[in-house]
Amino acid sequence: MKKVSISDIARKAGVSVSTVSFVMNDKAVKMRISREVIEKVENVAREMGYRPNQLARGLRTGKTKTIGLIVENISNAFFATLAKTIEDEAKKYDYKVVYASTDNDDDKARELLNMLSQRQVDGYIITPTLNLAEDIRRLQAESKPVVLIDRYFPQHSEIPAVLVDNYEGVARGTERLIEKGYKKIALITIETEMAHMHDRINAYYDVLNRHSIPVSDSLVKIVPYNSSREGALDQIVQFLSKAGSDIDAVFFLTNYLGVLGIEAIKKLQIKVPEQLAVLCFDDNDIFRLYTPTISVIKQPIAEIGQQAMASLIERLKQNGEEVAAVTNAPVKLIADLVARESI
Amino acid sequence: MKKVSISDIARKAGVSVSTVSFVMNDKAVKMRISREVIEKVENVAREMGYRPNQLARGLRTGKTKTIGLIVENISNAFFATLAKTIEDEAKKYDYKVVYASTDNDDDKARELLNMLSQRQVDGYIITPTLNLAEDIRRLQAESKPVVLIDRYFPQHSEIPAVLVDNYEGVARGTERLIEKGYKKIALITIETEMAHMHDRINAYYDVLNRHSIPVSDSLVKIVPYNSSREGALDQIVQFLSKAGSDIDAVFFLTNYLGVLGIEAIKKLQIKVPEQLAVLCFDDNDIFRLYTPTISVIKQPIAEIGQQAMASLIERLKQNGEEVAAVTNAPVKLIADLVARESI
DNA sequence: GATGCTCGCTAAATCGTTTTAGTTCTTACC
DNA sequence: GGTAAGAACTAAAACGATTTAGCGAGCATC
Repeated sequence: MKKVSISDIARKAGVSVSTVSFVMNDKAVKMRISREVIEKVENVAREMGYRPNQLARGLRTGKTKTIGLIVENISNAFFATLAKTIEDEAKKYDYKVVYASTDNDDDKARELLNMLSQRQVDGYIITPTLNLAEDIRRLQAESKPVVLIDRYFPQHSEIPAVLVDNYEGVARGTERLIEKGYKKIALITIETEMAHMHDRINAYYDVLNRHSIPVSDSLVKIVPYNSSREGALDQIVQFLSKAGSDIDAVFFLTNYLGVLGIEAIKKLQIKVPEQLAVLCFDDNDIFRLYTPTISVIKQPIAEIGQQAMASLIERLKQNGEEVAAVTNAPVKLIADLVARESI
Repeated sequence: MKKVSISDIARKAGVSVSTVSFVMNDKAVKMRISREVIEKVENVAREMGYRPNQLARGLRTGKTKTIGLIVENISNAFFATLAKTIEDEAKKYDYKVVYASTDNDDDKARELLNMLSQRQVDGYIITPTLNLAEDIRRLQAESKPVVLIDRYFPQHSEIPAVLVDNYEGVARGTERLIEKGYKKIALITIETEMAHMHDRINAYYDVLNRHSIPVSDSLVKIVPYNSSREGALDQIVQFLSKAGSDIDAVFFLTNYLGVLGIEAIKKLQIKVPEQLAVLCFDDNDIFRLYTPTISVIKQPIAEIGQQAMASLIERLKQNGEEVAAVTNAPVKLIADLVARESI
């Protein structure tokens, strides 16, 4: 059984292909197709189960009603939730989303961009990798709208972005730890040159400085990006056990690190918060359920997804009208501190 | 800046469109295009950054090198991991994947099937909803390969499936609980008529019967599907607190329920495993990290993804060769019991 | 010097739509 | 009775590729 095409419908209904097209696209009235013909065509189409071929349609119109979503890793809770929100939002605007994971690799990201471009997606929502700015500029040059999420390029303000206010979030977290009396606050972060992580790290340093609390490199653990799960876990275990009572609090800068951190703390049987207070950037089911419950800086994931989508739709509407390389400050949403038992 | 098309390349290189096409598809030698022309075309294509339009290509060839993946909810850890595996596997075979969530709703699933069909995906990997068999048969009738994952239709053996051996998994879990001396084993499951869940439930009943342990409806809690997260949590809290010492073990039949279960247990301050042993079908980061660690029946997610993909690729190769409605018993993979502190 | 081969390439059809520019009837109007 | 103005459709080009059939030039063969 082959698929039925518009000409099958036309033949069966005894009208031209154009007429069928008009009827299927609600242009029948505008094109003054008679009531009877409209009904005839609609019936035939229904009976034969006609579904327009979107490839042909996309080829002709240049619009696929599809947006490309590029995340770091779809199996990570943060991105999976974000992806679901964006999928749901897209549906509201009658768009489909195609998504893919970069694993934070520039080359893989470029490949994905190519793939999506070849598939003629109408717009992009991207969690960029470090050196992706040039490739993204190229998309914009083809007047394809792009909105970054979660990360951004401070030196490329012509690429709009929606993300959490990383600086503010970590600043609040650090302030709170200090308020609670912790003075020897360790920081565990992932190695990266991306701005959003620098914002987080800078906030930590700035707040400590503001409170005249000495900072030392020995308080900061940077886990290399290419570490395996086990390798990273090991390093955190090493760091925490070596630090011992030199630290009284630890701030994990990502969800992923926080989960490993919990595992390390469990392994070392460190008492939280008596021996060590724990705070993590970004929430996770585990943090709510662990004993003790872990305090977090909670990103407004749904809001990020919604705003990114709204922003993209806005740009899609202007549809290539060469919206003169506008400068858009990144949209920064506030992350709340959710205080639980760990601090 | 518009996209460059094959005719742009042809014009600039001073050859015909056909020649460019042959060169781009490595058919140049077969078509006896000269070395110089090949190089000329390749250079021009590279300089102009030519990327073939996949819509046009797909329209002409009928192949999009894309597979559709339909899961219940991409933000669920199980499906997110499965999706990532399938994405990675697909890349090995040079296929792209488009995915979408049904939220376990038949109508939504049908819509997605339509959408993917209109986009001419070459094949499907589907986590089906209850009444989707007919719609899937229709895809098969169009000779589009389909492989089910995680769930199956026992009465439709012509639809291949790859899933865990649910019966065996729950049977092993129940056996182990009995071995350990638990006699009043509660079951918490989600309301559904789907076979894979019945397999799980039947295993529980069968094993208890085999051991002549009385079963009672009061030991089984069925959470209605449309329950909100909070509603479901409430029901589990109610059930556990009402059951009290009438039960000495509880078996959660899904990952999602297990997480809620942990939350309920924490709330009720039930001592695990002293007051209550806990076992859950399907693993989750939380179960490894919770105190005490929670025992699980661990599904081989990567293997499910790999086998499903391999099976689909096999069928894609036969490419419409009307592989006479073969009967395929579902592939059932063994789930291991991971014993942790909770039993 | 006609025939046939091989070589190296191109013309044109095709996939399934959308959309512009007509075409063919009626009816209206002076 | 001739023209203009709708009404109700249709023909054909276009989108960007792939693919089949074929064309002209050069050479070998008899």
